[in-house]
Amino acid sequence: MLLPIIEIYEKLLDYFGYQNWWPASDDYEMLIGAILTQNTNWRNVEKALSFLKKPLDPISILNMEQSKLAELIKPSGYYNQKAERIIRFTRWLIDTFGSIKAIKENNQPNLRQKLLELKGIGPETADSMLVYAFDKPVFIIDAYTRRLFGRLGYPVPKSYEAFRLQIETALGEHFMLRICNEFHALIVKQAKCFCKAKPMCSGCPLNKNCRYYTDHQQAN
DNA sequence: CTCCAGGACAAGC
DNA sequence: GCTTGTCATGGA
Repeated sequence: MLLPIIEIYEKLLDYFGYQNWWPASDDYEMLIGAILTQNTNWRNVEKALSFLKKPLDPISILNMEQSKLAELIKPSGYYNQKAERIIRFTRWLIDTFGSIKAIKENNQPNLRQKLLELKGIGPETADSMLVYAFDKPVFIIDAYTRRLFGRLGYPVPKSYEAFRLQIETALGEHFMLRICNEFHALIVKQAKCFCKAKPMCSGCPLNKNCRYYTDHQQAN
């Protein structure tokens, strides 16, 4: 009945292939992108990033006026709070660890908890950072994930943590960085290709597992 | 015109 | 605990 979670992953992978996320040229750009994409279309994030001087580096961001940064990232929306969040996060990163490299090499304990203590970094942003910049295994929950699993018939807890633990537990031996990394990217890819607004998405590799899929020829 | 997009937070209950 | 208002641009 319910498709085992790892089979969802396999079907998506077979159909779409490896996504090789995150779309950024280095770790710091990834971290900034994670904040910029909060409730925002990725196209707008790309536009915002294009106005920032690359390669992005923490020091030059910290040397910038917040109002100046806000102006540059305007296309991403919520630009005032995002500028504040980017600067606050970067300040914390440099003051606490010195560099991103230092975090990855020293295997910081409770990194997820520390990220969540920062104002402006919620569970999804923190988990994206952990998987795509800090190489820590976590199953990322987002709006697409909720919608997809809901349509596949799974219970979808409203609590982020409950949902995350449910999936991580169900993944069992498959719960590892590689899978977390690729799975989330595949879910986003699937959502962009098939699940815009309509429940019935012909061509989707998960179509026959979808609650809204009705095919009388196939029904037993 | 309305609605949504790879959320987070604070206030109110 | 859960629900609602707020933040904001750009494309469909």
